[in-house]
Amino acid sequence: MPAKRSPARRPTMKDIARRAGVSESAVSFALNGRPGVSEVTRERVRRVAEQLGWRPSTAARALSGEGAATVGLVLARPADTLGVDSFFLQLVSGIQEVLAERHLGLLFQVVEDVPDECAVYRRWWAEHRVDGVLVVDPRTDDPRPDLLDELGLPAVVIGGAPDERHSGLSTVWADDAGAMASVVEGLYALGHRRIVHIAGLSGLAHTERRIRTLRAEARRRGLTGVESITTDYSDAEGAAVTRRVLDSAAPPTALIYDNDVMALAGVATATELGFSVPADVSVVAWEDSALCRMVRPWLSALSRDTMEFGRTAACELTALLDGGPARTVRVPVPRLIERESTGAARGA
Amino acid sequence: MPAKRSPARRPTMKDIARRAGVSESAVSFALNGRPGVSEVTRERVRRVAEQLGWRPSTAARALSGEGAATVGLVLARPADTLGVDSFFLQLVSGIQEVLAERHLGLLFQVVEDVPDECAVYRRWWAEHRVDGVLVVDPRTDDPRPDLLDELGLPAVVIGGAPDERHSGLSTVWADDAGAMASVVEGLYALGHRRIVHIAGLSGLAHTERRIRTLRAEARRRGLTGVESITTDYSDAEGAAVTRRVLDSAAPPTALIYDNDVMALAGVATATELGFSVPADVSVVAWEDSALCRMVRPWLSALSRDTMEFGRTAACELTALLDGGPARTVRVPVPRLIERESTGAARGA
DNA sequence: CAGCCGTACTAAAGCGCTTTAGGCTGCTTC
DNA sequence: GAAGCAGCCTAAAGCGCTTTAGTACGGCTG
Repeated sequence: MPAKRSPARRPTMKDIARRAGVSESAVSFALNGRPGVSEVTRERVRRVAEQLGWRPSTAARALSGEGAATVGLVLARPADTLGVDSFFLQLVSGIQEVLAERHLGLLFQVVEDVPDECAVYRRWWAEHRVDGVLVVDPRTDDPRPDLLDELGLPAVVIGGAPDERHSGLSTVWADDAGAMASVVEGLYALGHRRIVHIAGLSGLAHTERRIRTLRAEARRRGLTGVESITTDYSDAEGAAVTRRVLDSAAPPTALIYDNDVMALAGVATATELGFSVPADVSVVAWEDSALCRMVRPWLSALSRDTMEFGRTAACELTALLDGGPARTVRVPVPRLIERESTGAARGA
Repeated sequence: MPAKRSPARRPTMKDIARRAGVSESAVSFALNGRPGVSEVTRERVRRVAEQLGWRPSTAARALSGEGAATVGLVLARPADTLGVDSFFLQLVSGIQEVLAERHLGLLFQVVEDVPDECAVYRRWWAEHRVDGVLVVDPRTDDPRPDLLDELGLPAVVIGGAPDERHSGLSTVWADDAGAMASVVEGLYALGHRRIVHIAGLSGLAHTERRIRTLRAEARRRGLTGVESITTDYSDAEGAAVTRRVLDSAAPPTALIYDNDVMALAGVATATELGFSVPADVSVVAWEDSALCRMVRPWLSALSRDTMEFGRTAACELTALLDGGPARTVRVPVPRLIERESTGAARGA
């Protein structure tokens, strides 16, 4: 029962060749579906390989120009910020699903900031480690697309804006603008006129898109008590900002939070301050998760299929690796799930 | 501004050799700190390499027997279970910190179950992809240690019990038993006699350890209204079990939840049923996170430094890769942070 | 001054795979 | 009946690195 210490050598193509009585090249042809071997030989080689439990060495493959069979994903977030965030694991989970199918590995790294992230790309590229990368949290004035383009590393930007300037980059994006517009429309219909958007990290492309759209929608309707305030996504800042805006002379009647964590913290804070949700103030969370059904009132939230988002991104990347053209694909607009935290504005 | 399509060839040792006017082997010696070159040559080679931006190709390195400079981590959880869980990203974050220092990559994969996980290990091993792995969520009767031992793949088990049977495996573990004992002791001191433990996944080593300890502590004190109920860690099951136990004739006065998500769901459920926390029922969460301070009452929780846990594990693995002996190291016992959700038992 | 040794370096093989350039059959074609 | 041509297969080079074996040279010894 205690396992024996067997050195357990991995079989190589040479072993297969010997056992099958053919040359190594024949084995290579056979196993890769290339012409140059008869069907019966091919089958025999396949059987031997199978029986020996052979798997190609990625190192050797990579070295002979086939690529590393690996894609990279780096997360640039200060370590403590990535605590309670369902988004990433879900996304990764979706990504994996399609990568696993193709036997592609996922090299994962978390770093502090974007410059570090760029350094990682350079290193991965120089070390031949990855065939392509998935870029998350695109920013306004992002240096990463230029870098990846320069390195010739295929990439798909997740959540970016459509980008025609970079030939090797695909983009998978959600229509934040449309979602924001529909949320504002809904709140407006409920009588809300003073709306505060507790946004995420300033500089993130989607944050800025949401802010711009909110502003535009407000202007279009002649609303003046509308603003966006950026945060670091943490519950602490979410609570602090909530406290601040509710403490003002003319507090907002609706709050839009850029993630579920802040929304939760916001509701708790509002309640503490004596505001009743949704009677005094409506709350909507941008990002749905179990959290939203874990407090009363249940949070109305913008929901989207994050795993599917990941799957789509991974598909685009594999397409790129197969030599396909860069594309821009839009995933469905997040839908607003109305639960208990939104209601008519007081006095409307 | 639109990036130019430069093929951007990676420099190789041959390039360095040419520029420095020495042989490739000299370059190798110089760059790897091996004897056989003079100091001045070594320095010259280093400068040329630097200036060319050279980085060793991991593929080539791996092929010539140096290992893949990569460690693996696979997460065996049904995709939807890993939603709201701060634990993993934190752990990974800590792991990365020490891996990055040594320029080791982290190959990451999420799969459905343990058999799939084993298949991944076999594949990684056969494909020469990783030099070692980190194993999480050890189980009772776990097939993984035997497998890894057989493959000769260095590994550290995170959260396992000490294990002397496997020579290549290190273990990093937290003293769940001690923590459980202290929690029970605290609750007992507050007058609690009927305690229910809403546990995590049955079959996980630490789940079983906690359950065993709880039972032992109860017996020692002659308590009869004490039990553990296993769940899938989800808020849904947490809520369901809470509802069930509180609905009984003699409901418990204290609840111990194996994660923060279930604890939160539990508090919400209890409140809904008309139980006041902590007046009617005390709640403690096993695993502290921002969540615990996001609802009122704030949750008392067992807190530990998860990033540090990850760091420790990664250190052990690098030690193993350096040829060190397998070890068993214990991380600090989780500390109970008393917040608002625990109090004296009613009538005590 | 032959013989020896240590230092600084080079040549070449090998890791496991892909791929190009042949080689050898046996068949058609004029 | 010789040239041409498939079809099937092998030999060998090459990917970028490490490592072993070997060479050249200067200085030491006896």
